[in-house]
This record gives sequence, structure tokens and C-alpha cells, in this order.
Amino acid sequence: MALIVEQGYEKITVQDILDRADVGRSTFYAHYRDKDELLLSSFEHLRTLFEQQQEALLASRRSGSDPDVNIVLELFRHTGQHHRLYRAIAGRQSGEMILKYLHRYLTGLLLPPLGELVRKRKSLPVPVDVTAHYLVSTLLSLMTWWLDNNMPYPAEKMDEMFRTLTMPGVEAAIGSNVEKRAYDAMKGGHAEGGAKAFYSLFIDSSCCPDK
Amino acid sequence: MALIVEQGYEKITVQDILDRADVGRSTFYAHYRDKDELLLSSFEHLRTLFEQQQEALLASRRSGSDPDVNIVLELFRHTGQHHRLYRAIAGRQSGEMILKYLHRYLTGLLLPPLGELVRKRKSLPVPVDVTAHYLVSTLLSLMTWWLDNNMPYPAEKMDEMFRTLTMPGVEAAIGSNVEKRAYDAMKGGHAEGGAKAFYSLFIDSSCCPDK
DNA sequence: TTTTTATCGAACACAATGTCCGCTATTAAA
DNA sequence: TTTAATAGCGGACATTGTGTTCGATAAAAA
Repeated sequence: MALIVEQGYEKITVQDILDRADVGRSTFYAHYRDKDELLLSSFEHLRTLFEQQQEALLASRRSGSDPDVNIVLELFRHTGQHHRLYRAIAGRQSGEMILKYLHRYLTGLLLPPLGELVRKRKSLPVPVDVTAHYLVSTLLSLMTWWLDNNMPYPAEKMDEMFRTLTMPGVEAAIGSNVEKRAYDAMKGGHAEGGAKAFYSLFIDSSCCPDK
Repeated sequence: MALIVEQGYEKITVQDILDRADVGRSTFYAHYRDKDELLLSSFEHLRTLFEQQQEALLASRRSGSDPDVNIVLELFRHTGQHHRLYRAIAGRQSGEMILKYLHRYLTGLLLPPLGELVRKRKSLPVPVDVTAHYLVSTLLSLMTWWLDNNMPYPAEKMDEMFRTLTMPGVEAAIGSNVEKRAYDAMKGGHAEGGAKAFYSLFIDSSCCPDK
């Protein structure tokens, strides 16, 4: 991870990793097929950690008064908590391989609730897959910016900015007017109770897909 | 370009290029330092072509009744016109190098008018640099999607979708309310006359920076 | 004590990069 | 038309990086 931030993922050679980790060449290849697999496995650890924490959080909230979990906020919190690692994974110096992986993963997270939301509508100003692609790209680009600039704002502020930028547009894109209240409530700082349909795009109860 | 679409930029070797172009090894290195420089030079040709066309378009419009040029629409038109090349440059199979270059270029195009727009405002819900980063990433991601999916919609429709998705959010991000009319006018399909301030973000008269 | 397991380092084949040099067309100048 | 300059060709080469193999060594498990 340090090497990624130092010289960029693509430029790293296996020898660099060997020297830094003080490990023999054959030892490395006994564990990983190549550079990519090493990075992927590191990310997998973080991903399962995140999903376990979300599951725990969801369980604790289910008994409480507010059972909702804001996925985007939790993502910012999680990446901020492990910012040194995620800066390597999703930052400027990261590689294409892992960014594509992240894009797919986030799409899997955001697409189901979005699809559910537009299921009943017939014609949309913007097709769903475009909107989904847009949402994931935006989230990823905001995260990258945040991590690369040493997180100048708290996760909560980033979540707020993400919503401010994307929500009105998505609302227009899915041709919703019923959910106007959700956005207004959200903009006020906290959106509890009442308006669900649109806001629930990220207030998801099924955040852990492979389970 | 064909090789990029076939096997992805990163995987291409200089030998592949030599074989496909039926060119000697030393000939290649007499003209370009490496793979990157070859792609960059190809893109430079397209970029200057675009800027020249924009200049011509601007000159012809200046005499007419509507002197405005919609940069985003022109970008979609231009990339659509050379879609085979741009699919290699900005598509799924493209490399990180050129995408970063594109990002910088588009930022140079969109940042000045955006900065001009928020010059007078004191505090913003979302900082300008975040909004700029967001806008460029969104535009780039929509273009990539469009090219990779064989351009299922005309450039005009893509421009419309881009606006539908981003404009309301940007409006909220720069704390504008005066420009509400601009967005409404735009949403109607065509926004001529009247509302300028916000809409002019992309209706730019200084589209060719290096001049 | 014996066996299993993990690591090490050296060596190797292979692929790709970028450079060098001498040969040969083609083209432009003398 | 002859001559000189230019551009391209292709083979050879040093270098760097990749991924594999093998025998030796040390520590942990049986």
C-alpha cells in the first residue's frame, strides 16, 4: 500500500514488493499469482470487514427506533477509518484494475434499490442504467477526491455533499415528484420518518448482497 | 486504436503495434518515445481539430442571432463523429494515462466558467473544487458509457441527460436560486434567451483556452 | 525425534523494452 | 542525371521484469 502511494500501482514491480516486505521471491509466488491478486486479497479483507460491520449495525438498529442505515455515509466512514489503505486502493495512484472492481462492487450495491424504485414507471427521462452508472461514478470520484486531498471534511459532510449534488438530478432522472419531501427533509440535515421511496435509495436494508 | 478496442491498452506491446502497422522497430522509436506518446499524439490531432471547429462555429455564430455554443453538446457531437477513435481513447479498454489527461483537459474547459459563476458568493454548500471535480467525472463517465454501448442515443439526447442529472445538483451546490429559470427553460428542451448565469456554465464563448 | 510446513536464495526460461548499426530504397537537391 | 540526404528496414543486443523450479534450512506440529 505504501508503494502504491509512493510511486503508483502500475510502476510497482514484484521485486519492489519483495524488498519492502523482506520476503523471498518464491514465497511471494507461493501465495499470490501476481501483483493484482495481492491487492485484490487486501481489498477483500476490507470488504468483508465492512460487510460484517454493516450487518452488526443493521442488527442493532433493527431493535431500536430507527432501523435505517445510510449506505453512502457508512461507506465514507469506513473508507475514512482505513484511509491509508483506501487511498492506495481508490486514490489517484491506484491502478485501473482495482477501480473497475470497485465500480462493479458499488454498482451491485446501488443498482437493486434503484431498480426497485423505477419498477412501476413506464418511460423515464434518463434510462436506469445510465442513472446507475452516473451514481456509481460520482460516488467513486468523490471518494477518490476526498482521500487524495487528505479528507478535508468529515464523512458526514461528504455524504451531505454527495446528496446535494446527485439527489435533485436523480429525482429528475427517474421522473419522481412524490419524493420531493424526502429530498427537502434530507437537505435539512436529517431525514427520519415519512418520505421513504426515493431517500431509501441509499437507506438500504440489504446492504450485504452475498449472504 | 483497433488494438486498444481488441485487447485493451495496457496489454498492447510495441511489437503488436509494429506487426499491425507493418513498420520496423527502429522506425517506431524514431518517431515516438513509447506507447503513451503515440496515443497522446493521436489524441492531440483530434483535440486541435475540435478546437479549430469550435472556433469556426463560434465565429459563424457571432454574426448570427444566437452567439452561444453549448460545449457539452459539441463534445458529444465531436466524440460521436470520431467514435471509433474515441472509443479507444475514452472507452472501457482505454488506459489510465489518457483518461487522466482527458480529465485535466475537461477541467480546464469547465473550471473557468464555474469559477466565474461563484466568484461573488461567500459560502457554498459544496466547495467549488469538489463541484468541478464532480462535473468533469460525470461528463467523462457518461461519454465512456455512451461510446462503450455503441451510442444508443444521439448526442443531443446525451447532452440532455447530462443536464437533467447534473444541473439541479450543481444549482443546489452553488446555492443559486436566481438561475432557477435557466434550468426550467433548459428542461423544456431548448433554452434560448433570458436565463443566462447558470446555463452559461456550458454555453461558453471561450471554449478554446490556448489561444 | 520425526515429519510437516513455510521460507529462503539462486538459477533459469521467457517476454518486452529501448538502443545501435549497417543496409536499402526513395526522394530531393546539386 | 548524378549525388546527397532522408526515411525506413531488420537483426542483434543489453537490460529489466516475470513467473517457475529446486535444493537447502529452520521452525512448528505430530
